[in-house]
Amino acid sequence: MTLAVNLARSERYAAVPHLRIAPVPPAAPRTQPVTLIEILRAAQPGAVRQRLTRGQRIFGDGDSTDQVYQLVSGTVRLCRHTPGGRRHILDFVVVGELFGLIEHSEHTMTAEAVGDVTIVSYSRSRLDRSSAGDCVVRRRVLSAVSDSLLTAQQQLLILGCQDAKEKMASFFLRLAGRIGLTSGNRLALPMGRQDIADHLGLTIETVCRTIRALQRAQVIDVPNSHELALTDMRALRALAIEE
Amino acid sequence: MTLAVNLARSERYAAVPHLRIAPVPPAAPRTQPVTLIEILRAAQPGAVRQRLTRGQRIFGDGDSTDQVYQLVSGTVRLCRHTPGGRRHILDFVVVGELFGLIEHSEHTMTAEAVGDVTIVSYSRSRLDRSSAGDCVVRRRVLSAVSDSLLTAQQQLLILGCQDAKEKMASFFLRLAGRIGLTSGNRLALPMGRQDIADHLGLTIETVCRTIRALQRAQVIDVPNSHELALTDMRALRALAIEE
DNA sequence: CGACTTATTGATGTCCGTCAATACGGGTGG
DNA sequence: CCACCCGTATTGACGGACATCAATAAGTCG
Repeated sequence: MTLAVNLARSERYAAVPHLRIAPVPPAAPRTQPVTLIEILRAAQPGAVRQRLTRGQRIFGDGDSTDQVYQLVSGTVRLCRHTPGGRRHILDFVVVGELFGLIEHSEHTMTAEAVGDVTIVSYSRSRLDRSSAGDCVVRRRVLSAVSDSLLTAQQQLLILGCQDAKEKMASFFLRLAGRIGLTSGNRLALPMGRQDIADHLGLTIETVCRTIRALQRAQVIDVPNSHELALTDMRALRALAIEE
Repeated sequence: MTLAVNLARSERYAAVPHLRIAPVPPAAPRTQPVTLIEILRAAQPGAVRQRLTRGQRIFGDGDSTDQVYQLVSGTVRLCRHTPGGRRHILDFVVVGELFGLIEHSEHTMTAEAVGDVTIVSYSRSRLDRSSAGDCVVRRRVLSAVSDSLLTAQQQLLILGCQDAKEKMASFFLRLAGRIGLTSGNRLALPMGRQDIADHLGLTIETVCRTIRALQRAQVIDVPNSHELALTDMRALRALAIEE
């Protein structure tokens, strides 16, 4: 039984792409670009490719939303900061996903490279212009924003109802659903412990201790701090589902 | 200094309508309906008006999303339930707002009447059909969904970073921004304590105790359990802003 | 190799959850 | 109109999960 099968079993915990496009009806003729990314690529073949190093900011609070990005390599975090200096990580962006797509003139979040990162930027205004005579694009944008909304609502449930162990299990499973597992159910953790903590409303110490507890309970294994082995998927799912 | 002025000062805590339309550019000729609600009213004049009593369900998890609703009177809560029986209230809907608008074929939440409620239902498919030749409608839908996304992200910050007192202050201020205050900075609380608890990731006891603490600190006054007086707006704002 | 960041672990405190008892309030029926 | 009843709200006592503070270990990059 593969991981993909297992994850598919529990619809709520299956991969919920951040800003990726919902599956296209198979009937659709594929002569035309269909997903948002394909549309962007087709319309803006000379889009800017950019390399960023660990911690660099891609856009910030108040910046204009005239660019849409696709993550080519690495991982990006989407943060909100408070006047008092607290930070919350709304979500991580993994390879292949779009981000920075929003229907307001200014960003209300910050996007930063977690490690080294490659991105491609597309012009939002060009995307909108192309949509003037083309409602398909707008439909795709709507679909992408809608997916983000569902993701955010699922995360609300996690933050509001789950304890530390359950939060960590949910986080690992969602990440696995997005970036996949390698042999032996290995899961890469590109982000640091502090990032995980700020995403789940915990402290870095609690994240460490919870990982340790799951390890002792034989639910996961921790070969090194940036890699996990999801040893007992059944137990993980039980933790995550009992939200 | 009126409340409206005060609230407007702090952009993050100004009214963030749940599914209401962003302000329209003043230049737009008003001969045509402009907001989603106006569009719905114009296109579907004979829409069904419906009266519901306390606790009744409007739609539930898995129901088809073929209806869009506007709340005419009362308050509605939007919940997610977990297999283990926990409940999270994603948001409340207040008078005038749209709800049930989502870009997927099935609902992933439940909508229930908090007290007695009047709603108007519109056909989603008719809305979509009207949008086939009319990108304006799709733009409005996108705008509405986008606003919901921002609201959800703000709520993520609150759940992830704030303690009980701060959560309550944020909640009161947002509610005030949406339904308004009557004389003496009075705020109506249509929902029960348990609802507030399930919205903020607290228990009913903590909600009670926190209200009591804010009262003792002269920040609010509590004439009765379904009404508040926001005595010290400055203190409330300080609590909410220092997320 | 050495300085610095990140991760881990322990000791202690505290906020909030849990359990339990009481008060309130509003609706019903006598 | 009052008494009763049931759901909601409130308050207290207590415990536990997680935060905080602090020290050490393990990476990481120059």
